[in-house]
Amino acid sequence: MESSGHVNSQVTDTRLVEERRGQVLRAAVKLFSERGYYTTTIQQIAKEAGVSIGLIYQYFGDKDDVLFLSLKLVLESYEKEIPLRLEGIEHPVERLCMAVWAYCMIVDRLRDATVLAYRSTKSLRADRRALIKDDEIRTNRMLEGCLRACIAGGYMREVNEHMLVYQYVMFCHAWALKNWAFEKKMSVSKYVDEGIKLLVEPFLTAKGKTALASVRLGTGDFKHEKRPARRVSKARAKV
Amino acid sequence: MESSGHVNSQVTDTRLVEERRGQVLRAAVKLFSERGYYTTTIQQIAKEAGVSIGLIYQYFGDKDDVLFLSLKLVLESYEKEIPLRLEGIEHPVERLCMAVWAYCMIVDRLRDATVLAYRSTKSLRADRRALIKDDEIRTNRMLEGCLRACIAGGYMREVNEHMLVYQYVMFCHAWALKNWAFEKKMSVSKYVDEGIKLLVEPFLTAKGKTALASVRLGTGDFKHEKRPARRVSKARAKV
Amino acid sequence: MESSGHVNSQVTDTRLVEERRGQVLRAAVKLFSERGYYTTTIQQIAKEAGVSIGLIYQYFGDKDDVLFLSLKLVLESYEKEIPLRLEGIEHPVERLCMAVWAYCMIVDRLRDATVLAYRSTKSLRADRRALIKDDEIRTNRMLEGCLRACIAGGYMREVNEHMLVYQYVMFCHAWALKNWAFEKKMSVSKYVDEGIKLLVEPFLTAKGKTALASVRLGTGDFKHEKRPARRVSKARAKV
Amino acid sequence: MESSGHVNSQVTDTRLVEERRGQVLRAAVKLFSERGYYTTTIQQIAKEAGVSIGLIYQYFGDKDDVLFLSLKLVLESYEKEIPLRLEGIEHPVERLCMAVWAYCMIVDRLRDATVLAYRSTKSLRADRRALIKDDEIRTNRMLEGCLRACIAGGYMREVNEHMLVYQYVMFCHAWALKNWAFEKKMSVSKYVDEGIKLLVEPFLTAKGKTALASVRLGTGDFKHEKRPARRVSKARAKV
DNA sequence: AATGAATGAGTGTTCATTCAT
DNA sequence: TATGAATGAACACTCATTCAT
Repeated sequence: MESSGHVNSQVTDTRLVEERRGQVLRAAVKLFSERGYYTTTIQQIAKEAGVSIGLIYQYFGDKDDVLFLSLKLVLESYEKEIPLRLEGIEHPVERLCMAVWAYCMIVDRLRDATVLAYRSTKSLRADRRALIKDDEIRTNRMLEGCLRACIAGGYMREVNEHMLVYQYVMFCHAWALKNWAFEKKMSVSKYVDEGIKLLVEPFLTAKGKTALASVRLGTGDFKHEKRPARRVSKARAKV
Repeated sequence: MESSGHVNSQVTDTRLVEERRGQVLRAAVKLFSERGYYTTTIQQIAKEAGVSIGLIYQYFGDKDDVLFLSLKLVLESYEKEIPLRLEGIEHPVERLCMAVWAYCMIVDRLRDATVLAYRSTKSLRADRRALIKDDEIRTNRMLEGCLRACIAGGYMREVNEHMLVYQYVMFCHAWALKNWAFEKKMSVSKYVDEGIKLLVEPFLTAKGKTALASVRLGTGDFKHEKRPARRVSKARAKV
Repeated sequence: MESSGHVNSQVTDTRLVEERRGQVLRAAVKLFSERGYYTTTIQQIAKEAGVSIGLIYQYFGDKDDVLFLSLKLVLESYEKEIPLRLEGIEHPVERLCMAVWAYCMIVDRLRDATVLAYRSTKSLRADRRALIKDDEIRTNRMLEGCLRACIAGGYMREVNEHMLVYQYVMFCHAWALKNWAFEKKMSVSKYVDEGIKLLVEPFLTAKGKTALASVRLGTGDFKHEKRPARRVSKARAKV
Repeated sequence: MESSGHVNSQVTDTRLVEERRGQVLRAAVKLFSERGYYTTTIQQIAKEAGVSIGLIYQYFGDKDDVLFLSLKLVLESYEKEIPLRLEGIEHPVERLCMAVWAYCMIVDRLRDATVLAYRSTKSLRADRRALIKDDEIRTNRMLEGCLRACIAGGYMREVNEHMLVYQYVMFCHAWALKNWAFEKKMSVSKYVDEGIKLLVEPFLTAKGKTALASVRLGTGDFKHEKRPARRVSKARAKV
């Protein structure tokens, strides 16, 4: 069953397709993010990418394709990078916090692109819009997994998981969407810290709170992107 | 100092300007919401509004003006309608809940328009984008006032008010932005109920919780838009 | 049952539509005839017609529409003008000869346009190609009627009417299609004269030949477009 | 004096040029015939021919060259194949009929290509258009030779040979040009039979008619392409 | 005040042609 | 000799905006 999300290329060499598409998409994400989809022209993308107009049409069917793959690129960043950050972390509370933290970090890096997703997803053809949503849903499921593990492990009381996950998502996206309201008041790290106080802590059990305390003590408030948090040792966590 | 948000009209009769602009803006909000700003043409707006193309240019300077006033119309709906719903309600907890409830109701009614605001605010000229933000900020301040009253009244513990308000805002907007994720699972009322459990209840003091209980008992879970919640009487609230 | 040949116009004023379309089509027929459909640009047509590019798109849906109506204009010239020339002529043989003569005259006047029809009909969308064929068929039927009257009146022996009509049609079109082969050797009148000797005369009965003789004596060999042939009187014709 | 009809090739090996050009031209004639010159791309021709785009430009100067040689291929089919069919036939009447029959057969086989010639000859550069006409003229001269032989042999009365030849040509081409009008009513063979009744028979002398009768009796109405007509023997013909 | 026909700059897209490999 | 990725001029078409009525 062929998904309608497939984008055809005139060129067959897979290596080259990968490379050229990347080159064009980097330019497209940049320009779409800065100026929006409709006010960015193919000419501008070609110039920014350092290729000819014709080349773009060898690797993408039309402008809609470029938008679709641009958005996919952004959404897949979330989907791929969050799990990377969770690798090796085992304590459910730490995993949940790290997931939120990682999500916010990526949103911070792709701030304009995140806004772009909100601005332009509706500009896609319906079938593709659905595929972009699927990407989002997959990322959300990851968060939901973290949340459930907390509840299952007795670190968090029963809550409406679906709703709370969406609060996490909106919280992360808000860093980009409402950045004008936050950027002068706090750093991303502070933002995440405060978010966890509002959206995680209140639902933790006593056991969960202890765990969270370790996380925070051990990590210096999630502050350093480059030196990610040392893990809460299993032993400690279980105490 | 002339505010840059001013939109000029060729026509001087204030009454007429009011009327004609309303006529055009209703059409514009409808079409922009359905199809987006760039894919809606002035020709389509004229047709939908039942006026000529030329007339639009008598009452608006350009297409950007139409978008600006359309978004203002939407943002002002929030700003105006929420206070209306709060009239006569005095208990801080009830006021906070009602504010969230009212916000969600308006978002529900203007679902596409709310999405439009996210899609198209960036399409505005920078000075106008700022004015739209001011509208949003004013609405947010209203929520902040409700929140502060709860804390001041001892119904809620100290929290990062600014952050929590934004969580409320994102929660309300999410009903529109992520409607595809909610509409099959619950009604607006249920959505608000669950939201209050996650974003209000956890921060309430014992006193606050008692108040909330009255609210919910008295209102049938905020379920009926047409017959809005009977107010928690001062007497009761104080118990 | 709406025919698919309908061409929409943004403009509703019938008078104006008639006028503007005529203006554009005259330019289009000229340019298409000279340079062909694909090598004529909308810009060139606009310039030639003395209108803007945008105007063309107010009165025609797309370039295909312009071609369709151009060809229709040409085909309808045949259909309308031949009957005009036959008005008042009653003798079957004279009517047949006059029809061929008239057809050739129109082809002569619309020489390039006739060639255009052969070059470009296939460039039309299939449904419209069929409508153009219908126009041709209607013209052919007129000739067939003339031919049948000759046979019915005993002026011509039995022949395969359908085939002979197509010979007449090809003969008339050939004046345009193979003009390079004829133009230096003879005038249209001479061409028609010779054609009648080859395609009409051989099939005439004795009675028919007598009639033809009168026609030719009376008309000076169909030579003068401006002073069309005096009619063979009924009396004479019957002799 | 270099004829302007020459098409340059980057490749010198004559054998190879012959072969590669044939390969490309077969594809080109097919595609041009089906879709027309302007709507067929070099890319499509390359794909259809199973060669690379670059290769086409090694053997042809530009797209016009491909069209020119495609049309030449078609026109030369007429010029070469008709004489082949006439080989060994000596009786003038039979030769004339066979020429028309052969011409129609080739047109039938190259139906779309014949239409292509009418559509696209004008798309050629003027000098080349003239060369294509020369090909047509040469074919016509062949028919004219057959016709003259009939007259010289006393089988046909004096007629305007030039005009009648063009009627023959148009008749043969019409099988392609107006195929939509004939294909449901008759076979090619029937078409030729009827054509001869209209365009040959009427001009035959008594002697000529006798000859024609033999032809027809001897051949089964020209019906079978595979078993071409047995020749009218000289002896018989002279009777 | 209201109309809507007219304008033309600007955009997405195509495709003949080139050229490095 | 053969390839096919790359190029960019050129075209059909759109739509915000103007202006004569």
